[in-house]
Amino acid sequence: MNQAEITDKTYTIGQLAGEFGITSRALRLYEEERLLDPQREGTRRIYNERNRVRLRLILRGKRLGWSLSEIRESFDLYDSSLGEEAQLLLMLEKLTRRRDSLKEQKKDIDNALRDLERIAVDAEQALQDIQSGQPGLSHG
Amino acid sequence: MNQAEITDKTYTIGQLAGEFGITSRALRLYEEERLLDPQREGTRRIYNERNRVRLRLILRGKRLGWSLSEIRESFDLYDSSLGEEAQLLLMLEKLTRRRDSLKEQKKDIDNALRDLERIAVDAEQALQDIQSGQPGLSHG
DNA sequence: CCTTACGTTTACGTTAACGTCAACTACTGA
DNA sequence: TCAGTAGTTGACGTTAACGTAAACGTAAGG
Repeated sequence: MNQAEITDKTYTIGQLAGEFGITSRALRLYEEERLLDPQREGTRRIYNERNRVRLRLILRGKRLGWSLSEIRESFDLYDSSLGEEAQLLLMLEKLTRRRDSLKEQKKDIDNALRDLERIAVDAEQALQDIQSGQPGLSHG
Repeated sequence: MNQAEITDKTYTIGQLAGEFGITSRALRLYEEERLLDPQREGTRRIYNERNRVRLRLILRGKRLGWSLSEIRESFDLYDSSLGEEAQLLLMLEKLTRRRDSLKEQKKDIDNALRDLERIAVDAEQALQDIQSGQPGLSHG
């Protein structure tokens, strides 16, 4: 009943790779880059639930276009002990920058979605024209 | 009074690079990758307003983590003539995939924002504790 | 005329994020 | 015992997206 341990299930490198559709090589790279630190059973890597969550975050970071070192920075924020005042202030500054950047990215996405929508509307109209046997009506 | 020409203002490669905070090298690369096609005045590149808009879209694509070839694909969608039915259907399919991907990315952003928010709240609390001279109260 | 600033092409260098291969170890089932 | 499967550590290869340098052209200003 230890709240810290949600599951004590473990995974091999191949299992994790399979589950997330990546290669073992990638997992080893992430470890080299200090994004993951699985335990060892002899020489073999053993990943626990916490590692698995981390991996999920890594892949999310990648989908957002972050580099591995940017992802590590975000982990550093997550892990940093809430110690000295100066450090806390620096941390809050970094958090703000990340947040602002994400919000900008969200605007970019909304704009891109709008653009796609315009194209889609035109394409659908053209398709309707064709399917109803009346091409070239869209210039009214 | 030609509606197609919003501005006939032109730009040199250095001007565009300066304005968008990139290098001339990047602009030449984007041209090689067929993302831009400036006119020439002799040997020198002359960019018009349309090229400038394209550049803006290129940079937006990059901020979204797209590769140059993905950006070109999106331009192809934009430019494709609304011709045959099969082509239109293919186009609508691609548009749908892009849209879905962007929406997924938006979810990722929202999740990342939530994570950052949690960290920020903790950090701000710790900062308050320090600034009020009462460290270590956050474990209630 | 000479320098300076800006442009050009060509080509090689660099970094990130893996892919791929070799050589080895360890367990497992027939 | 032996083949097969899955893991390990090097180490070199590859691709994208530029950076950087060389060698050159050209218009403007002093």
